[in-house]
Amino acid sequence: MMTPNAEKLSPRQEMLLRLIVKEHVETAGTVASGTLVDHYDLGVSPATVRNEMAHLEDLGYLHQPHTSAGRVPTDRGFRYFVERLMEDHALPQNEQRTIAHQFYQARDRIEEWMPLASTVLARAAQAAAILTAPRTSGAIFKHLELIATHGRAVLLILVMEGGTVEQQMLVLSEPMNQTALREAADRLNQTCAGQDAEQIKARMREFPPLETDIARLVLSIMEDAQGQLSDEVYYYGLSELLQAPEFAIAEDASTALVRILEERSLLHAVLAETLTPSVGIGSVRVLIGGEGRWDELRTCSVVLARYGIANYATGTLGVVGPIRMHYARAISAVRFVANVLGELVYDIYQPDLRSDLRVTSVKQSESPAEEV
Amino acid sequence: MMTPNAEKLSPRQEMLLRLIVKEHVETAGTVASGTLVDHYDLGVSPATVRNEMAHLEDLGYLHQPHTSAGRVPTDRGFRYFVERLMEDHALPQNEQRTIAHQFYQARDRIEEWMPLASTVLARAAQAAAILTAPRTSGAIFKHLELIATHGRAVLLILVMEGGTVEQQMLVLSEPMNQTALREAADRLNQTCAGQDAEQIKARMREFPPLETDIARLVLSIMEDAQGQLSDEVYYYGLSELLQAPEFAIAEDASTALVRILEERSLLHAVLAETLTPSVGIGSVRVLIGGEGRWDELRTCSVVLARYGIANYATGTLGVVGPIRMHYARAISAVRFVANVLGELVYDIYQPDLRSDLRVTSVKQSESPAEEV
DNA sequence: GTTTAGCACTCACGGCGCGTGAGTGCTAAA
DNA sequence: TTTAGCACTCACGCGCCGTGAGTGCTAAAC
Repeated sequence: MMTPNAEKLSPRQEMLLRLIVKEHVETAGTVASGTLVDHYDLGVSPATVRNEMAHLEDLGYLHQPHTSAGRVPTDRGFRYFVERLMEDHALPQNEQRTIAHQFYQARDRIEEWMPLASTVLARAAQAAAILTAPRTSGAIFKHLELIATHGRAVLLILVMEGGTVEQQMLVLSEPMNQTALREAADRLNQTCAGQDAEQIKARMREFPPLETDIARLVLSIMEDAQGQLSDEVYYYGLSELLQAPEFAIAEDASTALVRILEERSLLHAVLAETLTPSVGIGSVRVLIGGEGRWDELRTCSVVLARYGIANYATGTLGVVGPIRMHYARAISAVRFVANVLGELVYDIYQPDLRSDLRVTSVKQSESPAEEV
Repeated sequence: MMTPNAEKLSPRQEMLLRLIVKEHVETAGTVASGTLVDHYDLGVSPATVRNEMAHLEDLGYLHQPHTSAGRVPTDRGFRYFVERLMEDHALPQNEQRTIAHQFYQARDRIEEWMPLASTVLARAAQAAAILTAPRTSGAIFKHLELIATHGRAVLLILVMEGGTVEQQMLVLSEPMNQTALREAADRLNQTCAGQDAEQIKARMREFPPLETDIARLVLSIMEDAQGQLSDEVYYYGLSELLQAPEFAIAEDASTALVRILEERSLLHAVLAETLTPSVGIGSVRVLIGGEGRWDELRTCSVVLARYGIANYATGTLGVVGPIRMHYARAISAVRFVANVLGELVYDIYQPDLRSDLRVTSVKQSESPAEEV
């Protein structure tokens, strides 16, 4: 049953596996030998197909729910498919144009980028979309605003170079009025503008009086903001997914899926997959059935990619769907949206970058999907 | 079948309706005359109960799925229950304390208020929570920041009095470098600080050179920000809901629900319910089965409230659940969280308010649920 | 007039059996 | 190595039916 990965399939076995995956993705049911010869005239008889199927089952690529039923790809079968058999189909031109156009229209309204990306991605991949906002890896101070609220409580708004905004409440050790706050903010604005956390720290060591409660909070916010992933995870597309028979019928699968999407810690952990070093911007990562590591994902597959400017400002996006997912479509959708978002992010950050830093985003239909 | 609302039920009919609703909410099934006498010793025989049930059915408060089945409350039955029969049970003390504590711990991290409120509300009401961030009705300019990105594109960050932040991209008619942008921003900061849209417009008429592309955009953002509801709708708690039998089994009901939560335009329309004049802050509104006006909500009920400071800074929050919802719990949860959020909002906005403007938030177990 | 015991009637539900046919594995011949 | 032929398996759908929960009605009791 379980043989080493090294096992190489014959061309005919590969073709069969490919067709079985295709059929199964379309019908959501088991695939019979007869159905295959009917649909694809293979030049061989059902009996031959059956023999090969039996072999593929021995190798662990197929599974038979019960005797006298057709075959279904296993997780491993899907993985083989994604790694080696999937034809690399780019998103249809008109779909690409539509998406590009939607983002073009929303280009000025930054707050719409994430919601738009989530709906677009969900529709294009026909699965649930998940994504995080882009984050800069080195936060640079731009402007601080302090707003008196009541008593010793102050609302602190910190604008980073590139436009990231962080808000936090701050309780001072002693009350200050709005004028005093204004002065304190201006003092920091003058000394810190254009500096990163390290430089600000150095300057605080030079002039100890700078090191106020407020300055310390600013520093801690800047350091937090350098974390690799944004906290807020957007998702959309459950309605796309609940159409799928495996979720409508087996309600435990759908419950599992909803929990995945709503349980932020789990989502975070999954998204963090894209942070492991092997993955550069543009390459797409595919997790099938949790890959043995994620129990909650046993019935799902996840397609993930990073977007943005490598080592500078990046976010993660991806889709979650049933294992029986249209991987080619999902992967190309993820890649395409990652590129579009990457362009948008690039447009915001460009002035901060020397031109050689620019990472030209990966073109559609370039690198094959990268596997974990 | 359909008799005017004026119909007044006898005390015994009311008691029966109340018990039937109670049973049905607990069991999710039909309620039989025998079950009632067993559970609640009513001092009468099942036959009497049956007679009353038949009468209540004639009046449209109960429904019988088929002959020889028990009764189930109709939408109208639930409505009568919510309006007149529901005992006003406040959230248990320890639950109140837990929630208050969670908000206390997150009081400084404004960005966590909405996510926290959504999870807390979903858990307390055992239904899906929906909410919008608070919005000020009169936006007052505080600070403008302009960040050069590339070419003629500029990132504009506008901070309002009270701490609302709006971001938008702006494409200038002619390029400006960061220094020029800085100057333009400072000019506006000096002239506009502390003013609302009307005052800024007046000033622009006095000094026409003030009326730049940037100033116009700032104005339009401020005017947009005065809309009654925030665009972003948070929701959480599908996983709570999918436990309920009517959603697990009848998958169309669950699909409908997911669509409601994901379809932002619909959600918006529902939330806008709270904007109609009859509802003040603190009062809770209950929509049962769409009330004939919302087809998509035919299988759901919604409990809504506004929170914040009336006529000044308010948001909406509520829960969505099956019609067979625990209304008392849902209503008290909505009211309690609305109050807690109201306090937080108040703490931010206090300095802008004269003390007589303060709306003391409604205490738990005060006003009965208000009906639409 | 109201309540209730008694009784006939209804009908959803679950279990059972079974025919059907889709699909397989095996064997032996091409 | 392929394939025709065939026996075998077994999920699925269907109809049947007993069961019992629950009702409506009627007539007697309060």
